[in-house]
Amino acid sequence: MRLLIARCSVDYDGRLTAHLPEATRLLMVKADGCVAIHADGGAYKPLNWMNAPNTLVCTDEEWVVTNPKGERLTIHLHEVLSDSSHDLGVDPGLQKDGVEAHLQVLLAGNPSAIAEGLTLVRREFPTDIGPVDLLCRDAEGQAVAVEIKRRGEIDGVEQLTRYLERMERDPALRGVRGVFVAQVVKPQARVLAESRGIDWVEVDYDGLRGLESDELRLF
Amino acid sequence: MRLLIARCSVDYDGRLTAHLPEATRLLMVKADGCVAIHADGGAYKPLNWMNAPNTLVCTDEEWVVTNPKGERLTIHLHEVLSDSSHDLGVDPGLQKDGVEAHLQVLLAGNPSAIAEGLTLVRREFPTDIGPVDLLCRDAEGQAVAVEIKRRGEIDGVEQLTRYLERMERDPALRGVRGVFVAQVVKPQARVLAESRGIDWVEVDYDGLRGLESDELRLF
DNA sequence: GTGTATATCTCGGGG
DNA sequence: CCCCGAGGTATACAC
Repeated sequence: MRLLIARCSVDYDGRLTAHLPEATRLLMVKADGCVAIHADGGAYKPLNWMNAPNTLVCTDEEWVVTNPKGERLTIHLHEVLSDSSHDLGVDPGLQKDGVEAHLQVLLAGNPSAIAEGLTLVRREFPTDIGPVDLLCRDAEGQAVAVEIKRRGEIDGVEQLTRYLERMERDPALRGVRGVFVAQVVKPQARVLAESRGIDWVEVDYDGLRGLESDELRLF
Repeated sequence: MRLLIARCSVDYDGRLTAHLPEATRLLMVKADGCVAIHADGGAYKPLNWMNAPNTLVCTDEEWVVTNPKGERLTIHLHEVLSDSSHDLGVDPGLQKDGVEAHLQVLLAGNPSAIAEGLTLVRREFPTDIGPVDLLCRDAEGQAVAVEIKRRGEIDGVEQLTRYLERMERDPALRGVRGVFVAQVVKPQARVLAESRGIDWVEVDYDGLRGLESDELRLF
């Protein structure tokens, strides 16, 4: 990553035309070639930018960035106040499945929020094609497989279907029912689930957090 | 603006929960207090951020950013490789639409460059969802709405469609035709326009400027 | 403040 | 490649 602090003026000619008058700004060039021009405020969007893929042609006075779509960013450098480069390496990336994981913890602690009479057998119950989020038993002792998503879409139903097919082969789980749980279950997912005899349930994340708080207060 | 290059791990807890494993990244703190964490790729969005207004509490090992909405960003600093601050001053800001505005002026002065027999009624004709670039009348006195773009893409056709739908409700404009004008009209935009009965026209910017010059020479 | 429409929206996924 | 949908969308403007 290359970072310049420079007095510059900028012209963008692409999806629209735009101009930045001369001022001191941060120019950021990332390893993939993308360029962003930041002022000292107005998070987090740059004033001007050009995403990869593109080609960057630099001279002392001017940077010209063009991309295959015919967009062009021209940076006129009037004075460079700072110029540094840093090797950051590849980023491991953001883990943003936090909500789904937390939902699983909350529901594991309150399986009756999914269906009356459910009790937890274990979280992340392993099958040979991957772990089911929750394995429960209902009041009759029947096995219940629970798949949890933040947003209930069709691929989540497919996933649960695969698990159910595997679990059905296990004598101890024979007759296992499936429940698809999400904060919101999309219409298409509802239809698919119902057509496969899978129940679906919408749960309220904040409500569950409230339940958790109540329990914490009790103990 | 303060710029740090640091090995860090990050936790965000707010509208969702998210985690960044330890890696080397850019930490950017702007004058308004907003914080952004950038990897060396994937412009222009940071991996994690916290917009102003917020409060930033720094120790050598940890930065904690909280905001009034109850969101929290925690940056664990493992090693600081670089730390610099720069005074950028207030930015004069981005000037958009230079060429589009100029195109509009040129075409307002020469509506026949759009279609033979057109006369201008007014520029920036207001509708309740925004102004149409040009309102004209054709030789038969029929209203013609003109939308002008530098690059004619599909969203420009959508925009004109919305205007036409509104204008059609006005008895004085009933039967209004649409013309989509750009230096280049993309194939998809052509197809969409034609399917909706909207004419499209490509105009030559330099040619129009020539026209203007000619007129200036005449007077 | 709250709600709505826009954005060089970005960023993914699927066809 | 484009279309479609979601986003910690952000941002501007109406009410």
